[in-house]
Amino acid sequence: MDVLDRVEARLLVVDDEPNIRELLSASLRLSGFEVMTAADGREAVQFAERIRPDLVVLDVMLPDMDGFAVAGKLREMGGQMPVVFLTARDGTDDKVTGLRVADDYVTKPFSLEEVLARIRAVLRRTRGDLDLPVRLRVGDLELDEEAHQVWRAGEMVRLSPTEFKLLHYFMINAGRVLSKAQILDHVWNYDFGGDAGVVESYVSYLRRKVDTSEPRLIHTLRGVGYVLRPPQSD
Amino acid sequence: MDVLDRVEARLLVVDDEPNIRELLSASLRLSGFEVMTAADGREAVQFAERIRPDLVVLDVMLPDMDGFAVAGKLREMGGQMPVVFLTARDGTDDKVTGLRVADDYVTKPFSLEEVLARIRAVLRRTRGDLDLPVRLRVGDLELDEEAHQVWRAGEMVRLSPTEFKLLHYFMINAGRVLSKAQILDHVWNYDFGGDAGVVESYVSYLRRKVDTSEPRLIHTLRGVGYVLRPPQSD
DNA sequence: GCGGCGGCTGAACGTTTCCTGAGAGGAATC
DNA sequence: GATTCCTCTCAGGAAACGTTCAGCCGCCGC
Repeated sequence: MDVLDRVEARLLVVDDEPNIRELLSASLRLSGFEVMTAADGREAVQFAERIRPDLVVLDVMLPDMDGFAVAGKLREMGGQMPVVFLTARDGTDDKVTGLRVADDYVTKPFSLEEVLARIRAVLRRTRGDLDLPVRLRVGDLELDEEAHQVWRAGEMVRLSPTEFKLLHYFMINAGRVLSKAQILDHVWNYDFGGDAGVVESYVSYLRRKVDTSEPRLIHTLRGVGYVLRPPQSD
Repeated sequence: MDVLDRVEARLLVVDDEPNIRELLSASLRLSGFEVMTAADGREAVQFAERIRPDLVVLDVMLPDMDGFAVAGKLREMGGQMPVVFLTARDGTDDKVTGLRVADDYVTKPFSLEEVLARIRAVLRRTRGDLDLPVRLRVGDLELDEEAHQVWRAGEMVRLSPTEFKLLHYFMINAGRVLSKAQILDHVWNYDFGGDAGVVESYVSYLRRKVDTSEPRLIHTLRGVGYVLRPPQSD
């Protein structure tokens, strides 16, 4: 059902690296968005003019013009068209520093969940239904996206960033089996080279922090993956 | 009925290994798809341009270009053309990292049912009827694909991965007689060397777990195979 | 009834898969 | 610059799983 909210949005992804462009467009499409892509600023402006996307995912470093110039042109076209910027992690670029405060951005290398979260947040905001506190619940587990906080049975739990992202991914997909590869692809950065062993470690950490009491919520399905399952009639 | 939906889809299978290409195209054809094949990226793009398939099954490692490049070209052609990737199990390949995006890939060596399941899922999604919970029912037997769960007479049953795949294959083909060879070909990976004895073992396990009560659903047809038959006029 | 074939299932084996503790390296914080 | 936190790797042990095999049973033809 929270899947349905996102089905209708139309996105424009702008990046000159084909790999990133494909990575993003493929997975955004799988998440239910309608996606178009552009490889440089000129193309981006052209496309935006024609298709009027609901949101633009925009790399800051483009071959012909920088992200701000593109964003400016988009703004001139009227009809608010929010932008989520993609920037390099090393913040040494002067032009970029200003952006960090003002707008929405995700640093490269990103994880898919980061990008998805940002996009959803911006869409929610611009569509006006901003007051819904984004609070996920599964059993007596609660997670507040904005506050970055987690409770189990009313008691607050401290999680590291990765633990939080992992739990968030689990909760968004509650009841669905997630393979370790799938988790790796969504929660970890796209340039992560290691194997699925990390996932095991982090699931172990998570269990220790949020799943110590009965009924257990995180279940292992050998040879398949993990599920976060609400306590149920079995 | 969900069989009929698929009859019309047109697929393009791209792999440089002739064995895999033939294996896939033959069995996809038997499952009701219209199938064309290509051996490398160039050919794939050419064909795709002409025949406009509904979906492309694409090996990541091709002699001339990698999966991303091909997917990119396909996208440029417009008209969304979803891709299911085939990748080697050991994900240590640098070029490929990040490509195994979000659910739309199958690792080699695969079983035919895995590939079919993925194809059906992607087609279902791109055709828009995405939220139908994929729940199969035969008599009082229920199977939930996403949750990887099975119930008999409302009671949950724990199955191992192979048991689950086997039952799934039975349920998809409910009422149809399946030979042991056929089961072996669909449920086990294509590189499995053993004989049909395993199937007997696993049918035995299955019966013990999900078919202990009357009326029995799994029937043996001596010298022919097995059927999963809904209770009724026998 | 008898022998043979096909199928069923329990036991046993080796393998895979998973969990967790320990620790090295890095990043952030003060 | 030192401390703390975080991330990731690795390796041991335990459990689940897949596969084979052999003995048994029942169906079938003779």
